[in-house]
Amino acid sequence: MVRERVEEAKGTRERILDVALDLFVEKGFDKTSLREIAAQLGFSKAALYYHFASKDDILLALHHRLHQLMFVDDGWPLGGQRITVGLWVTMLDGFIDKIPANRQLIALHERNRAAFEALHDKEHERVHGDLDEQLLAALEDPSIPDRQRVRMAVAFAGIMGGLLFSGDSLGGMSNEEMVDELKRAVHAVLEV
Amino acid sequence: MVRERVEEAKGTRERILDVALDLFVEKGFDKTSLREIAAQLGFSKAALYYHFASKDDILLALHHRLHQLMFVDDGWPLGGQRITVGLWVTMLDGFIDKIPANRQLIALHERNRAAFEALHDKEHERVHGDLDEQLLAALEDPSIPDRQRVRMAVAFAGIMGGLLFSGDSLGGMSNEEMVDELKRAVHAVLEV
DNA sequence: GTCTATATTTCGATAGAC
DNA sequence: GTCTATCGAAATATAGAC
Repeated sequence: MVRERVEEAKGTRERILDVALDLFVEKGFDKTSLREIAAQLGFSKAALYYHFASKDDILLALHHRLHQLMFVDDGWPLGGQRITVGLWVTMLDGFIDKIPANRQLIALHERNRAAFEALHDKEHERVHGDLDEQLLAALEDPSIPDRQRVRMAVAFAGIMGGLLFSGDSLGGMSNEEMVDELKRAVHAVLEV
Repeated sequence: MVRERVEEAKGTRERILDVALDLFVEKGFDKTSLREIAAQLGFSKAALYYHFASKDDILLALHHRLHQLMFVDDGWPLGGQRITVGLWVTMLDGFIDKIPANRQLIALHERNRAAFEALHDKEHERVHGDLDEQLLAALEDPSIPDRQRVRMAVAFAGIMGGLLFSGDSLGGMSNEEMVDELKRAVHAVLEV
């Protein structure tokens, strides 16, 4: 049936993305070759081009995963709504809940910022709003005092980047404790 | 005189590093070619090899700059001293003071984490202790409660990463205000 | 959908003159 | 210290068979 073929293709596509995600995090986007991705999947490099038009396209798809993670549900991207500190906290709390299941994706972004931005420059018509770009736009709202905007930036960067450190050294903590403490930290920064 | 030749060489070396720093931040380490660096300096690619043994060597020198920035003065790297939250705050406060004059260097690290780590893997004998590695070691001290270590990680990541956002959108703030507010945020996270 | 083989390009690095 | 010229390696991407 057509249905089966479609799902099989989709499955392979997702498998490629999973492998690419692991390698991009471990070695970095630029130092990971398509040959390596293909080898780990058990087929040849050329086969990747049946599923993705280019290497950038693979990163773009992973970008999309992260984008979905941040901007779906949770009331984002705030269709026209003006940002407030309260909304910011709500958004970050929602995001923190998703962290344990999506560490790799966040690590990808943290460790390959330059590659993501180059992608954005090149394919600006497809990447309509980069992650950082949308958050920056929210932080540019002049109706919020500068000092509060600094706090909002620190809070966001703290949970994104703090994860890289905590991943290895805090294995003793459960996900629930981690999530809970990240929220407390965010609330402390934003004085809620 | 020999003195003059030496200083001239040193000056060129530093100029190369300055240009490389700008390009590595803007385009990313991997997507910046030696040809571009040389072109911007007004001489040929091969000339770079008189001053640096390899492209990695240039990044290594910039790594050294960052290393100096973080671990000189300020009582680091804590020769054997056990880390405490109080010491952590002191260290971060000292670091925050240096931020305005060294934004590019921090941005380099934030935007090219993967490249830095690859460097570390390859030249482990020369990069005796990577930035993140030393900080991670401090955060692994089991005598500090897990929750407090999360806070310490968030505080550090917050000031490193928050800078990337604040750079563009908070041009209205003076460096003094920025430094002051970053310190307040750090203190809030660490409940000092 | 996956393969082999190859085209094309770009880059890091070296050799040797000046 | 800087140049021109070139090497060699690796990577992305394509062509065409199966």
